[in-house]
Amino acid sequence: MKMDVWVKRHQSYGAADMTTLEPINNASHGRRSQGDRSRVMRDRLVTAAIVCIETHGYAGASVSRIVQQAGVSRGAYLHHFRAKHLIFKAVALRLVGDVFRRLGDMEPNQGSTAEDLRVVLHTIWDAVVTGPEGRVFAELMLAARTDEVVAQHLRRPAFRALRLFGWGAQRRIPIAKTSPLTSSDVVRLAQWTLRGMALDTALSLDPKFFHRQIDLFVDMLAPHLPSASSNGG
Amino acid sequence: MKMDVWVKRHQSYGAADMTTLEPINNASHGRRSQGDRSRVMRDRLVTAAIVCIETHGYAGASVSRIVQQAGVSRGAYLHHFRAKHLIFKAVALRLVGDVFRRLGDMEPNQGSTAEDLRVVLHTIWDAVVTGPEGRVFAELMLAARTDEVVAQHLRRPAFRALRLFGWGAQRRIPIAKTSPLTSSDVVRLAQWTLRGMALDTALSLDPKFFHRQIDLFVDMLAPHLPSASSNGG
DNA sequence: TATTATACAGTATGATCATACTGTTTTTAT
DNA sequence: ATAAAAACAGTATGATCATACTGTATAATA
Repeated sequence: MKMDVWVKRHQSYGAADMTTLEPINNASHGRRSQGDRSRVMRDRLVTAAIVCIETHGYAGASVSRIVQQAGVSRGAYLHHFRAKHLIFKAVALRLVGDVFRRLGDMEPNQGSTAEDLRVVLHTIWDAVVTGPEGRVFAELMLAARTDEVVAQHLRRPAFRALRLFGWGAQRRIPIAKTSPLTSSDVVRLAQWTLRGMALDTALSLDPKFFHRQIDLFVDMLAPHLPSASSNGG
Repeated sequence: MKMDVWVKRHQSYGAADMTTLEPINNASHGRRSQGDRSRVMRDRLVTAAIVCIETHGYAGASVSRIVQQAGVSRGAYLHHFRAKHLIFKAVALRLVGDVFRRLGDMEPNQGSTAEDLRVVLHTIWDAVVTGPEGRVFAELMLAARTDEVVAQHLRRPAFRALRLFGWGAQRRIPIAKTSPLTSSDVVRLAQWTLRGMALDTALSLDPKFFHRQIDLFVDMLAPHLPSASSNGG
């Protein structure tokens, strides 16, 4: 009797409550360990939170919306995240991991020229900055300015990101010896420029406009790159 | 009898309810026109909204907080702003006006060199980007990404800002003739870089760090400036 | 001066928020 | 197989939200 009720509930996840995620299907997995159950549910909730932050903003990512997006109950949420800020911490960690995984995938050509850098920046713009990771990351960074708890959770991942970007840059982006800039400086400035640009995407300008601006940034940088500079090394 | 009650209420604004703004004092003004009353009250509410956005974020700037910050009642608020988004529109217009007034005040030296540009950027960073205007503007821009109404209200002021910045730049920031960049390009990129940097201020890095980064940006730009470039005009 | 419109005060309402709480199902341990 | 623990479902609660609403004070108008 009661079992029938539960089955009906579970089926409803795939129909009414769920929007994007796959419905929970225990039968296909068979017997799952508690560790698996936990991990899957946590991932599910974090993914839903990211979707909610992206579509409704940091403050608009309410528990109600998150659990509805995830297709689970409030109880499941509260079991894994006793307080609201804890799920944002998990979101921050996931974001950093995703970004690095994605950047690691796109290994640029060695011996980069201005053209290679241009391609990399356009790709990062499309795939990271204006994508879900970048949008959600910007939401969290801005929230951190008025919410000290969020700031504390973001500090470590952000520093780690800056460091790793710097290391990656030294291998991939050679700079002319005569330039006062280092590879790390260049990626840091490029990162900030792209992030600043991203704020203006809300104005719904022509996407081509932003790509032209990226080209201009590379033009600005060109004298500091080895092959394009007349006085470079 | 009733008059006494009102006097007590008005006095209380200066003591309990008010935090930053001056208390309302009808006696000193004598008889005020309705236009004046309206304008003063609107300014008062907009200023309070800006303070609330700066300290609590866009979503945290609730009507309760705004009217408490302004030291007025909810009725006054609702009389002037029938819906929440209308006060944000007023805030956006005020911000743009304030920024241009402030930028107009600091007229840089003519015949700008890299050093002059450096000074200008440091000043803009301190006075605008990391100041209340910049912080609140960033909040609104990010809110616009998930709130179409805010985006509509922000579009005109933002475009106007971009245009005016471009015009001001052409007069003030000469670019080497050999450079593919224009003065407008440079200020646009500089603006984005500073705004991107501003997001990282939530990490509470050393303020000197950001100023060093501004110097690096100017270094990056140096080959495109007339006096600092060996091949400049 | 009397009337009317506007400005403002203060409370009420329904929705939504984060979270607490109880009960059921599923896994683990014995 | 059975007891204990963990995962999860669903509802309840008190706070806060935007806004509606009624009443009073002040300015404009006659």
